[in-house]
Amino acid sequence: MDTNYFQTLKELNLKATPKRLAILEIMALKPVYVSPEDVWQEMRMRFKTIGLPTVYRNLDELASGGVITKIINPDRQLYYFFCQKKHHHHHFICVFCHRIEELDFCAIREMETEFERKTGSKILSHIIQINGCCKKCRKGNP
Amino acid sequence: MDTNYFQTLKELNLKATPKRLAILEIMALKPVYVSPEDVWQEMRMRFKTIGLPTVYRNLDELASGGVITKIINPDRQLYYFFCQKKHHHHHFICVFCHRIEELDFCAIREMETEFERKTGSKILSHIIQINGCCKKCRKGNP
DNA sequence: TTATAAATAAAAACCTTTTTCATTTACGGA
DNA sequence: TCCGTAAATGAAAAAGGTTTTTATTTATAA
Repeated sequence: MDTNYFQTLKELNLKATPKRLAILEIMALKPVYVSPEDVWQEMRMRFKTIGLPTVYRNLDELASGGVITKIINPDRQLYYFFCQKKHHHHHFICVFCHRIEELDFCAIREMETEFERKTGSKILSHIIQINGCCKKCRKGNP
Repeated sequence: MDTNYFQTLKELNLKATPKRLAILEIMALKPVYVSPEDVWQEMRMRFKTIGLPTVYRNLDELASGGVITKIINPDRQLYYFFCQKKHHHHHFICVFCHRIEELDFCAIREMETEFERKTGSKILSHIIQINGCCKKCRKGNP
């Protein structure tokens, strides 16, 4: 696992401030997805002044840079996760304890039963949604 | 397509108020996903008094009853769609024009390229996420 | 060491969604 | 058809999460 966060930030053209480095450290250690508020709580133990907007801004920048991943939760709030796997993969998220399991396989029905059998988890729902730009809208957009 | 919305509401144990019927009519005609605000705009043309909270409440009730579907949009706002297909399926959503295409197939990589080829759309991202309750959390939860 | 652009704190604003509560309405049973 | 009751609604306010603004501080390249 890469822990040279100074380098990571440089590559994103972000200044390596103590707070950014701390956010990366905190994120990298979590086996669960976290809200900006969660990160803020931890940051307040390390810094005597740290604003919630700073946490929001930094998490957003890190996600834009691909260092962390936004998590889609049915509650529609903002969550982030530091993925260990760098290749294409999907997630099982426990909406109770927020733990994430990074999945290696990618089919669906099969995936679900196989996954439940292997892990003892109960799948409540899944989201498969393709986001894009339709033919009509392609004139002038991505 | 079933248009007996009075019956639909009865089956959900909801009173068939003019406003509920109107919301169903509006939703059923839309080939796009809509926000509560969108629905409210249309409702205001039909009723001289109609509150936004009423629209929120009714959309939520209809979604709980499975008549309409909540749409997961990367912008994390609330959207709904009246699905024509009643069996298991997924969606392609255009985040520009909000049009939805209901998909018949369910694999992923293959699905994407096939879909782009057939429709001329450009896929920007996809979400595959399995939501559930992990082994640890199953003690006392669903 | 200094200049400069970027990052931050603090406060306020924003916007969507939900709650509260008094009033009105739908509708099953007289 | 009329009533009684639970459900639905409007209006206003509150809640809650997220973003913007602005003055100040900081990282870093020259």
